[in-house]
Amino acid sequence: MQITRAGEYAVLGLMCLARRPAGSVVMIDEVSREEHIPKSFAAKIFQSLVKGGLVKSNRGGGGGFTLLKPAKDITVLHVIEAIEGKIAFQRCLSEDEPKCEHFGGCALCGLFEQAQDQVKDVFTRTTLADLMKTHVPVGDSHRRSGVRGGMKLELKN
Amino acid sequence: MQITRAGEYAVLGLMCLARRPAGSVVMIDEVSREEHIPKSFAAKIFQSLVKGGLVKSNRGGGGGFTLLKPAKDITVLHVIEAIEGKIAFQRCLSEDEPKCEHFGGCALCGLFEQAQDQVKDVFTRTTLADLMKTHVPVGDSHRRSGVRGGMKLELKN
DNA sequence: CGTGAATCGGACCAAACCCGTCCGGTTCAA
DNA sequence: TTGAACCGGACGGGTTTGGTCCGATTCACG
Repeated sequence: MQITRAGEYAVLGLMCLARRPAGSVVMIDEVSREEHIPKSFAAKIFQSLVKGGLVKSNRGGGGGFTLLKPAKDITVLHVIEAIEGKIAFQRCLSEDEPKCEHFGGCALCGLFEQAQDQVKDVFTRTTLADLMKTHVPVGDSHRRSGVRGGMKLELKN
Repeated sequence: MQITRAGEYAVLGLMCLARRPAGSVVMIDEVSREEHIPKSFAAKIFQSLVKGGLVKSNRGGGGGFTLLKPAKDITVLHVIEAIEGKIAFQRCLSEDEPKCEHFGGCALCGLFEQAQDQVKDVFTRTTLADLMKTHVPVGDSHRRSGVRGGMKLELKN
């Protein structure tokens, strides 16, 4: 499981479609401008969304992308998995490496599983419609914190 | 925030110390063999743990590392932050880039914050002592799943 | 006091991954 | 037929990961 910029852009891109009347056809260029996503990158991301069954593409002149489901039926988890692939946390349970070679490794895996489940839960409970409801226009009620860098949470094979 | 292999090794390495009587001095070589961590890499990781105030190093002949606190007082979060640095999730609230340029970006950041808090919570509640209690010897009760890859959850500036 | 054991700490490196860009190809409307 | 728009894969620079290596330093012991 990953949440890279691509995953973030995917959510934003879909929200861009969701703001329009159901069934609207939106060009990638429009999404790009509206969400400040590099056009080529947005195009690539939307390809994955098509494969994931979240949007339909219409080629040719007057083409673009259309949401296939109402925003309230699209969970953030669904979007993210379309981009980043299935969540897979537990190295020690994978078939490639069936045994934990570490003392206490299984306990650690169990812990990571807990953390993973929490994250999945948050993302499963939240739909695009929810995100649009809580949208706060830029400029007000920014809770400031000293946070500087980005966030990263990673666990690879 | 990151949980890379280094972070995982750090937890395992500390558990290796924690299994011994309090105050024991353990060589990096011992940790390396016991937990199957490449020796040089383990050494590097333990340097960070020293800086983080979790272990003390004893140089010279008969040297090694000693836990500075009882296992029940060391949380997984503490270990991970010693290795990977402070958790920092919200790009849109950082001082470097104070404004969300994306429509609905703030809503997304709020969601990521929720996820982050959940993860932190799990890691804060769990101590090394907890991990050792739930330790299951290699070989039994492996819950198999189709999981193949590793887990990765990332969000960078 | 000298020597060897052991860590410290930083330089170094290959591979993987992220974040895009680019471009030729395809499909469709007009 | 022409041009708009997506398709999809190759490419590439920069960063991170996962280590390795080695000289410097520190200490116990004889």
